[in-house]
Amino acid sequence: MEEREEKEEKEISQAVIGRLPRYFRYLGELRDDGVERISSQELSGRMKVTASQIRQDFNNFGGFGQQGYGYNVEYLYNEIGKILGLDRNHNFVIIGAGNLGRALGNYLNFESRGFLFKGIFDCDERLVGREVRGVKIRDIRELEAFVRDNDIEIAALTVPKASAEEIVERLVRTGIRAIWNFAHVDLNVPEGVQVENVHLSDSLMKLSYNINRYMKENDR
Amino acid sequence: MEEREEKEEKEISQAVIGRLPRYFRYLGELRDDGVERISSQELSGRMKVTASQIRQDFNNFGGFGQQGYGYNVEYLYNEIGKILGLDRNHNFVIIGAGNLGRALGNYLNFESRGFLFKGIFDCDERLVGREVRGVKIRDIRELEAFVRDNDIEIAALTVPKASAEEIVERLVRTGIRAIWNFAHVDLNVPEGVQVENVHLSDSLMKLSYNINRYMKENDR
DNA sequence: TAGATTGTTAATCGATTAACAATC
DNA sequence: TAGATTGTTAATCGATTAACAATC
Repeated sequence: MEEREEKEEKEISQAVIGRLPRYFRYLGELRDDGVERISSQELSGRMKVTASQIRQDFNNFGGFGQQGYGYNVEYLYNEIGKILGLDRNHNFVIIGAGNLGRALGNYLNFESRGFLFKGIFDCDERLVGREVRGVKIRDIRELEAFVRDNDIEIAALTVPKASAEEIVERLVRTGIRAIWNFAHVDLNVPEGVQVENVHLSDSLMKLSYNINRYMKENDR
Repeated sequence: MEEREEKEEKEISQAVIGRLPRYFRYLGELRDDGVERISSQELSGRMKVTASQIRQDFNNFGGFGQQGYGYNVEYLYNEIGKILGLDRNHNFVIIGAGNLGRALGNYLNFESRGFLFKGIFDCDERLVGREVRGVKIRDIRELEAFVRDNDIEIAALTVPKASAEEIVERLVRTGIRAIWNFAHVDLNVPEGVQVENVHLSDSLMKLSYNINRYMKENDR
């Protein structure tokens, strides 16, 4: 008898998603080293996570392995790439051509993963017209038109927190799919617009907490 | 009768620590707005976390509130600052004077939180001698001496992954306390050296996953 | 005092780990 | 076939939420 349930895509937890890029990186390295197959047991040793977790994680997406054999490295690498959406290109723009914005524009690794740097914007007249890795810095007023005309999916936001909110509204209205947020504020977006925060100072604070904790537990 | 137990500092989970910087930010804003007191209920509304979690989180560190009143904003802000180690300065250096390294050096917000940019290093002769926000780029060979002589706690690592491992060994031997790792590798350090990873491409991949997921669940 | 709101215990939920039958 | 290792169910652990007595 046929299964009539709408085979409902069970929601994958963000905890699992958060681990995928790391699996992807390790598998890429294994592949580059010419390794053909690997067991959850051995991957566990290298990555310092339990073999059980590895198998659970992969099985969220269906069976990638084979009993008695393990996982084919090349195949698994490609599958995880597809899950992460790395089998197609993603156009992105950078908003804010300050130090951080320009640094991101110059970062070549993103290109190799299919994240294509298409435009960069600023409101400072002195910056407009200059180039970042061959891409002209545009006036922020051109933002909407550019995003629409160039099939931009992702906007990296490296503007001061004061202007973040306004820019985000404009991006959302223009139909951006995702915001990579480096501004130190929580963004308010409708569901359907993905946000990934990179709060550098938060991460420094965690470091500082852990330094302190260790010193208290030991030194004294 | 006196409690004889060594009042053992119960380990605080990293989940809690990870939320502290955000509390700190909201409380700072409330304070700047002249708000004197706040209840877990109201903070819950603003921050979109449960009031229960807020109270649990704060109570990991002892009672900061008062029944029937709530929390004093200024006091709580300061206490969380202390917990995060923001009541003293932390000297840091940047290793790798590429785009990202220079961008971090120019980022002023860190200074205001007590993270002081003291030095920046590179192995590229063409960069050595130039300045980043008034700080001279030094030859990487001077690293050990500088770290020792200038009471450096944190090293931000913005070098290619190939050189990361070697640099980390040198830093560890020199007695660095923490590494803020922007290189796309997992670092191997002895316990007692804190590591905080900022893997930008991982975060882009998560974004890409979520874009894909949303498109699959809806558009089609 | 009455009302408000914490601190804290108990209940629930979700994520990780262990175990093992299925199967290559 | 025997050995290896997955896929998956069950057990455990930890984190979040709910509830409420303590107390300001």
